[in-house]
Amino acid sequence: MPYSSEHKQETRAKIVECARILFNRHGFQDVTIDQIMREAGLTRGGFYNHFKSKEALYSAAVSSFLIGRGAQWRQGAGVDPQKPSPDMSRRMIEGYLSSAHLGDLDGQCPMIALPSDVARANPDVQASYQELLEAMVWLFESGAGADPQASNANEEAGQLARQKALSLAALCVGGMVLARSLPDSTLADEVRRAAHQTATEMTMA
Amino acid sequence: MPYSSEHKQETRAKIVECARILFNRHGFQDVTIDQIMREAGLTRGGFYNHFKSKEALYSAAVSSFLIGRGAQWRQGAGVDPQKPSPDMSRRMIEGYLSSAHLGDLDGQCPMIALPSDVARANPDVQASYQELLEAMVWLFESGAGADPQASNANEEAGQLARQKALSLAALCVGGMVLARSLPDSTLADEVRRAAHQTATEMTMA
DNA sequence: TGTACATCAGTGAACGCGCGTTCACTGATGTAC
DNA sequence: TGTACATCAGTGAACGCGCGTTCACTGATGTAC
Repeated sequence: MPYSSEHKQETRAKIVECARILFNRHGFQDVTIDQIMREAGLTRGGFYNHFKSKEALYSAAVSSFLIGRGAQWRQGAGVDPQKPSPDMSRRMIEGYLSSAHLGDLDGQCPMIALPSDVARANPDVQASYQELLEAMVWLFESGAGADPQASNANEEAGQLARQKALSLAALCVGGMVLARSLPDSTLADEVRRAAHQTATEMTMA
Repeated sequence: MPYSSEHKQETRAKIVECARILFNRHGFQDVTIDQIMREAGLTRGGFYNHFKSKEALYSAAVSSFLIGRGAQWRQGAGVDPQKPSPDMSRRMIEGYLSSAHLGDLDGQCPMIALPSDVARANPDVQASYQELLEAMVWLFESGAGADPQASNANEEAGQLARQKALSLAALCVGGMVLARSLPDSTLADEVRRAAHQTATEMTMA
């Protein structure tokens, strides 16, 4: 076996990371394999040693956010999934609907950057997108003090917590998606701040 | 002047309408000018008699929703912008976050179908998108009993109504955008229903 | 009224370009002896 | 230890195809006389 056994994995990871950034910034279709490979310090031809197709990379890039850039981000925001607490949801909202996140085209959450691309992509890509949403909803549900697993306990309270968690996710993603698409940056920021305010209030109630 | 003076306008309108439907269903980049023109009963070459470029048509197609399909839709949902009432917001939410709207790929609101495409499109397209959002927000604001124009009256109440209106828009669009991108249709519908429930509750408070 | 004319919406072939994918080849590296 | 070998990650040229756009042309229709 020429090349160390990790060598290929590392190259693959580098490709995925570059792809995630470029897709986030420009969308799936406007990024070429050539660009991605060049960004990773490689050449076009090698791509198919690592991925079956461009869409396979797309799925990997969306998935990678959860344990890569997204984990970094959670840490920076003080969100620790190991220690669910009411504060956790608030910190999540604080960071997700922040001005910094709105400006971070490279590092942003793919749920914001790519929704309509994903809606028309193949099921693998959509599955990766769903992973991200489920992680976010899990976090909000846990933060509300409900144990997402234990449907045995207080059934009704659990339903309510879940409805709230799903709505918070919709509010977070929706607020940011809208803000991204508006040319009037004052209005965009107004939308972001309104969603932020309302989401925060929802965690209080 | 050969051809009646309305003839060209009618042709143009037909192109825009076909484009709106096709863009809604497949996104901007996956629809070709050839497809659109064929759908409109014309041939490729004539396109540039009507539009400067494909993107110019994109902008027109997004705009057209407001007074075209969207107006029909509002009427069907019993939303009458001429008569603002608390009920109006609830009807809007009822229809927007409905199962029918989630299934209506052709007729859906472009804010749901095209957000990430628009975020990377030219400013004209974004301006068209913003028009749609502003109309929705205006409706929610009016529905809340606040007059969006009169900032002279109760300033604080106006701010609150506006925050709520913007958040409702984020919740409506966000809920539908997420639902669209999830491969698990049970989860998708759960997100839609949660957003629906929460949005309705917000109009009560 | 009917006919010649001018206009311009619409046609369809062609152009150019870019991109996903393929493929024959290279050369760096681990292994066998 | 050092050398020949096998593997396979990476290279870069080429292929094919599709699409936005252009352009010379057609022919339907309104107008002038």
